[in-house]
Amino acid sequence: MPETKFSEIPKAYDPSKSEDKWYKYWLDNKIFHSEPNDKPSFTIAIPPPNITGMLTMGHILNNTIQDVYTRLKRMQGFNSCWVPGTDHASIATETKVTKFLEEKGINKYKIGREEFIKHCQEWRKEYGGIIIQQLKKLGVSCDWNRERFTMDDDYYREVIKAFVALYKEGKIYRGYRMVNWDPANKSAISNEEVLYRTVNGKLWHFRYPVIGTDKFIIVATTRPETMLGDTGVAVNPNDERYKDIIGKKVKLPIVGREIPIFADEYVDMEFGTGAVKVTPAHDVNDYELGKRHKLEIINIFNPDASTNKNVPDWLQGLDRFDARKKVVEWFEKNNLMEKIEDYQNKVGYSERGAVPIEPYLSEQWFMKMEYLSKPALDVVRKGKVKFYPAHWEKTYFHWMENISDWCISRQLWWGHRIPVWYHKQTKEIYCEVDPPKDIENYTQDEDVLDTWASSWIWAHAIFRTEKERKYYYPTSMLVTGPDIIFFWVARMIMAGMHFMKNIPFKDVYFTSIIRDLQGRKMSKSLGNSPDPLDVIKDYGADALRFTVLYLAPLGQDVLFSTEKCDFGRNFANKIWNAGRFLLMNAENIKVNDKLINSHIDFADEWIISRFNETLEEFNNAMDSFEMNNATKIIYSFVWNDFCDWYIEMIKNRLYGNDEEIKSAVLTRALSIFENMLMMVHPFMPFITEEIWQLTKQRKDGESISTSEFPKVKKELINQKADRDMEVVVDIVTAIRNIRGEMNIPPSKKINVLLKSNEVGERQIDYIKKLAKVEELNAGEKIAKPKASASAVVKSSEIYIPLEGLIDLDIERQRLQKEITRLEGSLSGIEKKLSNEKFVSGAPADIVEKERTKQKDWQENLKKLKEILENLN
RNA sequence: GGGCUCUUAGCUCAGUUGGUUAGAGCGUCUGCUUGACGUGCAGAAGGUCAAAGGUUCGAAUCCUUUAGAGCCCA
Repeated sequence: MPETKFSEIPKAYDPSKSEDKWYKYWLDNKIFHSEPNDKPSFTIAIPPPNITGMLTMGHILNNTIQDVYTRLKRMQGFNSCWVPGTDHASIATETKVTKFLEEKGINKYKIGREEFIKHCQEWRKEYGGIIIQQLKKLGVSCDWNRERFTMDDDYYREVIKAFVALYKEGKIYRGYRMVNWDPANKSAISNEEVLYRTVNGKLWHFRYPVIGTDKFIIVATTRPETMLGDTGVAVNPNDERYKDIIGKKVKLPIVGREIPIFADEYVDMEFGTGAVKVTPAHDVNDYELGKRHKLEIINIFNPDASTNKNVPDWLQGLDRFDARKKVVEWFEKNNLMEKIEDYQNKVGYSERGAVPIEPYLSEQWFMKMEYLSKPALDVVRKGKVKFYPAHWEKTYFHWMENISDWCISRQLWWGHRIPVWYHKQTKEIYCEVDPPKDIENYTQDEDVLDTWASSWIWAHAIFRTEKERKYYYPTSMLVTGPDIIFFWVARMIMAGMHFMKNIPFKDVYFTSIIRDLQGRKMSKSLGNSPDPLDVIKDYGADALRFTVLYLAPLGQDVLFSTEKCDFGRNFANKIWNAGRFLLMNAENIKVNDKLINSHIDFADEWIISRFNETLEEFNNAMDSFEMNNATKIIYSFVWNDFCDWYIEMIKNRLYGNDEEIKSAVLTRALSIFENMLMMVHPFMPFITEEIWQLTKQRKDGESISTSEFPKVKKELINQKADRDMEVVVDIVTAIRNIRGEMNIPPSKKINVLLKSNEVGERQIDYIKKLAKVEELNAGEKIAKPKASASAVVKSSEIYIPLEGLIDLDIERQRLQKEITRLEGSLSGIEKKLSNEKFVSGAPADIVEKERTKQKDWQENLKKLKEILENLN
């Protein structure tokens, strides 16, 4: 036993005194470090946070889950390896750095590529490690020697290798296509980076004069400014309204261009006026229409979405929204505005740029996806990769089955530069991992890769040697949010299947989204997101971890508020005080391992039995990734079984006179307690380490983190002890109930008569202690006393003689209430049993169970009625 | 428009393949300086399981429809 005195252990657990101390201890002793060995591996690759990131509640949930499994498996004899790292987050970082520089009056394009990248690297140095440092406060057991960054030299090379390989296989191509354009970053983005928002806009109806007639054709648009690039007007061939003008031309207002009216089935006759202005350069559908009908393609925007030289002079160089205003004004002034309607539509926004995206034609690099998706679909279909909750498979299948080519080039500077060089004279393309030897004759492609085209190889590229990849890959589980199922999860599976010929992970756990109490997403702008570090400071990391997991059922959103951490804090304190109680006793009572199985009674057998049952339930919950279920299992064992009942029960013997019994009881209690601590440890690492270190003299470097997790011993699950205990619990509860309802304070000792054939000597001792009974006479032939409060539980009758003290009316009410309740239950069961179909249709054991129940209740009811009768 | 998820106590949520009297925490009420813990102990009140219909001996659980909430895709 260590030298800690009871007087030195504070009444309340203080996380601030434990957390940093033990984290340092774990690091100093390399508890989290892993090297390949003979043990089975358990590997997790962290979803690398962006270097722009700060710790959020989402990270808390996500990383706690990873830590719980990493720690649990480590204790269960696996070689746990959790690889941490960060993502360079190409567009996210570039956006931030650009903004940061702008605030200092520095323009990205003025300083140029090289200089800008230097600033990015500075940024990375300054902010890249913040979230990692923050994560450590949470207690995560990552192998910090393995920390990776997606732009580390060797990782960079892996990314480029992957590109070159695919290029050589003909799976990566360059093309002039309409892409989603982010005017803020002046770069293409992928379909997945477009977020659609419902906005309240207008539908403008323009009159276009039809040449050779005095008629107008009316077209409706949500984007008036694009009319400057119109090169046609389309109608449905079956539309009677327009039959006579198909083939005629329209004189495009403002511009004066003559453009054709043509027919295409694509046009929806019901929508608007049934006539559609066609702008092939600035709308995906119009582009297709334009291609089909060989329309001219006129680009009217610069890369920043300002109007270019292809529009009339007086409209040039305007922002698209200013151009819109001027166009609308012109139409109104020239009496060509038919009407303006309110209109709700979905507008695509750039995820990072936070501005509406522009469909834009440009030269980009694409990856062919269909052939990559097939094996990746297969492994999920066949259950080699499993999703939790499974319903996300449907989303995954749907996307993968309808996958389109991936635009992987970005007109950005921060990222993996595309390994393609163009020969200055011959224009010949050179694509290799290393630049051409005569580099002076080449110019390199300016673009960098989509950030996800680097993180998609994360699961294997974090391991540097063949030996390591063989040992750690495939990783065991991936814990991430469903919001990046397309961005990352799907692409990792594709990359794994293609480059490693094997799945990247076996189980994918999709976490919940953390929301505030009103169900809103946590966000900075709403100010509803607590800073996890503040919560850790106020409640402790263990409390936060336990609370978040308790609140987070698999696959459902979590409504979180800081105050909810009271739950975890109180639980930590409960464990603390249970430990304090045992340690306090250990100051006066000798702990003797030889006595661990001596002087066992049913209460000991019961708690050991309960522990093994609990452990089994716990294992099942963890195996099926039901962590919030696991926390509930732990909680009720610790609080209800161990603290409320077991500790209260051993006090009898602990405060007795027999030193050997005292030793045996305390030794056993400590041993169960230690097992319990181990079960809690993956969830609450700090407090469990703190107490575990106090329960015995530990060796230097020893840790609960590396001690062996208890195994279920089925032979110790003891139904007899469970039943004996149940009798005690029921009788004690019944007596307490009477005390409560009769307002008998605990300080007032009472006597109890127990008419029963099922209570033994040991049980009576416990009942007396727990229900604060002075004298307890038990037996089958107990005579009912006159004025008493009574209850019937199981087959026992309880009488508390309280002549002159009890209010007979209250007692009558109490009994009547119980009788009414029982009668209600009985009538239900009788209806069931008198139903011929139930008796013949239901399985025999169910019917038998109902019969037994009926018999017991009938007996109890009879007894209660007699008691009530006697009172009157 | 298509898909997914959800609706159980005042609040937040559990409730395996249909089978005890539908559970827990918080909150509420009552009592308690009980030799670990008031961040605690004991007791109590509180639910027509969103609505309707169906399958079944039996439905919170399975099916259909409706209403409401949220998310994803087009």
